[in-house]
Amino acid sequence: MARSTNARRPATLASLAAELGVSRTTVSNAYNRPDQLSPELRRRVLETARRLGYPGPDPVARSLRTRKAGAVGLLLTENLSYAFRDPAAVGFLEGLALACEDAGQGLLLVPASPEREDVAAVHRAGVDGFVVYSVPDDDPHLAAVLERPVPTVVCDQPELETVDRVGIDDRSAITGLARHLIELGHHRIGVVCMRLGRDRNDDFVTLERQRSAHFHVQRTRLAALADAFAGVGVDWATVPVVERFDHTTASGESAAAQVLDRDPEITALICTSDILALGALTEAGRRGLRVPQDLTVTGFDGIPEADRAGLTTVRQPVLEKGRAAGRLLLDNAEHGRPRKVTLDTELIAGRTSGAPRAAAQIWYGP
Amino acid sequence: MARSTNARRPATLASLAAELGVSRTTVSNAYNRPDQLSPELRRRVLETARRLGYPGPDPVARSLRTRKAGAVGLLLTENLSYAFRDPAAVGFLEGLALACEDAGQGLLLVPASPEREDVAAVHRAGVDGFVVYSVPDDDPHLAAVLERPVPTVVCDQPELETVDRVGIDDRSAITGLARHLIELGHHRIGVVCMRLGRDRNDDFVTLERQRSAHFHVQRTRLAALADAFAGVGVDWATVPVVERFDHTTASGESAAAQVLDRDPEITALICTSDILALGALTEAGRRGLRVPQDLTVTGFDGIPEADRAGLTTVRQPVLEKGRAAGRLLLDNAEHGRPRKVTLDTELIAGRTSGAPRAAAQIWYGP
DNA sequence: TGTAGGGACCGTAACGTTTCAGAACCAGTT
DNA sequence: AACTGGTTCTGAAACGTTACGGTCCCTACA
Repeated sequence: MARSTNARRPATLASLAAELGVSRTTVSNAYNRPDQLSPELRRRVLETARRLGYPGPDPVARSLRTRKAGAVGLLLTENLSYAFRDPAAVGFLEGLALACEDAGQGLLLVPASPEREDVAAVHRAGVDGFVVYSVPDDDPHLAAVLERPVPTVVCDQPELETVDRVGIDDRSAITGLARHLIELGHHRIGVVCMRLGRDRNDDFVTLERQRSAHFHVQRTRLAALADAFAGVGVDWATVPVVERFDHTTASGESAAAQVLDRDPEITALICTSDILALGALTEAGRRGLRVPQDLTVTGFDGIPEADRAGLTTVRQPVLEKGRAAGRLLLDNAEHGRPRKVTLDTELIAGRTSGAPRAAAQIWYGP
Repeated sequence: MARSTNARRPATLASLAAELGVSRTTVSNAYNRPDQLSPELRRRVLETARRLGYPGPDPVARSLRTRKAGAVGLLLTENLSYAFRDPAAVGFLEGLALACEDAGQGLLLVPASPEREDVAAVHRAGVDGFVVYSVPDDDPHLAAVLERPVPTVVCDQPELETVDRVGIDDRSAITGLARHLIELGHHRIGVVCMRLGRDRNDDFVTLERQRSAHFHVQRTRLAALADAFAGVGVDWATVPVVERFDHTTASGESAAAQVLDRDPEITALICTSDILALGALTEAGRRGLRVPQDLTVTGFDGIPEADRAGLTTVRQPVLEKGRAAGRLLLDNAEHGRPRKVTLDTELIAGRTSGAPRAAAQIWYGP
């Protein structure tokens, strides 16, 4: 008797059942399987619930019992703001969120801060699976995810043995771009790339660092560029490659400046993202360089801003990438373990690429 | 004996303890309170865990016991894509995500699809609190959130009795904008606003619909505009107000066209968001209207694109709004129930507002 | 009148963890 | 020899739910 009145503790399924004089199962059924009990009793259960302030079955307890969390975890790159500032990342997020919504699943952004090596957040995440987007391959959070016994899809990541993967063919995509520039006659080039590891190196990149880059996408693109230009006789070791930790247009500006200071004779500046390329365009303008007459600038991603600027770039279907990742994860099909989805890319020859200026072309002489 | 070998069931804290011949508590402590057991035993526990493939304490079971989910739920407007296409919404999201990350909390996007009246998703969300961003005040999802016994913060929402609120002073913000236009001499105006309810009405808006709009922000802004212009003798009933369900620049274009078709004599077009205003600028250009000589166009939000376009608008600190919402929710302070945070806004007088063309000004004649 | 069938409800056993109050032990102090 | 204080570990009780395999009773049909 002290029980019912004294009950300042929040109502529970059991207390409701006790109050009603029915079993817990019946109360549970009132919420989850209305067809399992008479409408009249159900009405009484729901009404009593309202009266006692019972808010319905506890989601966590339900998850424990059913072994379903109803959510997908998203682990993304170290800097959270990056993800929301880069239109390509936002597009990915949108696609993933749409796929989750279609499946009625939540999307949990896992707080994987870079400073705090807080792998615990990965352990704490109550999710049925993970999507890992563009993290360095030596990230401890990634390792923690792989230890969790849930399905995982990685994006823009090297192939892992145990998990599904979605991405593009970075090598062929950027090779197409390189070929475009080579056909235009460029052979003296510079490169601006995103960060290659978890350490900050806002400077030139050694060949060794290029080779051992921990961001798969950047590593692949640089290697493919090196191969492509080596194929036409360019000594890659002489090509200035500059790295930027922060992924902003300001970084693109300063990186372009650094490359142009090192070698003012370059005729083309290849950037591994549109954001960086847009910054490079600004820097070119600041120096009075006409694009593309004096300098060709290219990007990568195909974000709307790039389109508006007429940037020569490689378009990748970012939204589709997110959606594919979500679908892959949520597809209950008995999948023959590691599935791969590779999406198509498209070379966009914009207004920022053209033949190199005459002086440089002479090199190829008559 | 059949037990240990036959155990194809995944390892659990209990099975680990049994294997080691220690209590569950000790295994638990090995993970959560390393100081509570000898280093040697801890090492043995962890090693055995690895050997048995025990992935560490189950997050859901832990949540059930500790009554902490370690995540915040975000309920946002009906169309998910909207949230990722509108820079203002993305900014909010970024701020919120940052606040969550600071607190080591996850951020769960609740799949509240508009079609499916799937309130169940709200019930299923294992979170310690909710942030509700810009949903109509009659949204069933909002009602479901309010029934959950967890703290909640609403954004851009009318004040609710039981929950915290963060937002701006929409009335005074847009009144400042109206005053700016009035001072310039505008009295014949048109308005383009975002959707006012859950139903689609891509058309003119009756006074009644304006009054009963379910989106608090839009309702407030329209009412404030009406008051401001009524104050200088404008009969608000004659002011064309056009609504658009989709929040895109294309909507802005067509809405502007609709207003200008109805009344080509207007000298100013007030849009309740920058996205709509940017579309309106496009439409104005298409009609050969010079801005601001022939037509003044204003927006709201202060997104980067608006800045680039020199749009006259009201800047609101979207990132701060998200961050404030997160902080409010995660602040464990014993808060005297409903707390309010109202952020400052700033009128940005850009290049898209100016004095009305001569013909219209005559109305004020000497 | 016996019985098959089905609707309505129930009891018990998990689900895997953390928490709390102690027990056991050991070394050092009085 | 009794006490103190600390470290290390334990046992049992939650946390709130759903799954499983029933039981019971009522109706309809042969």
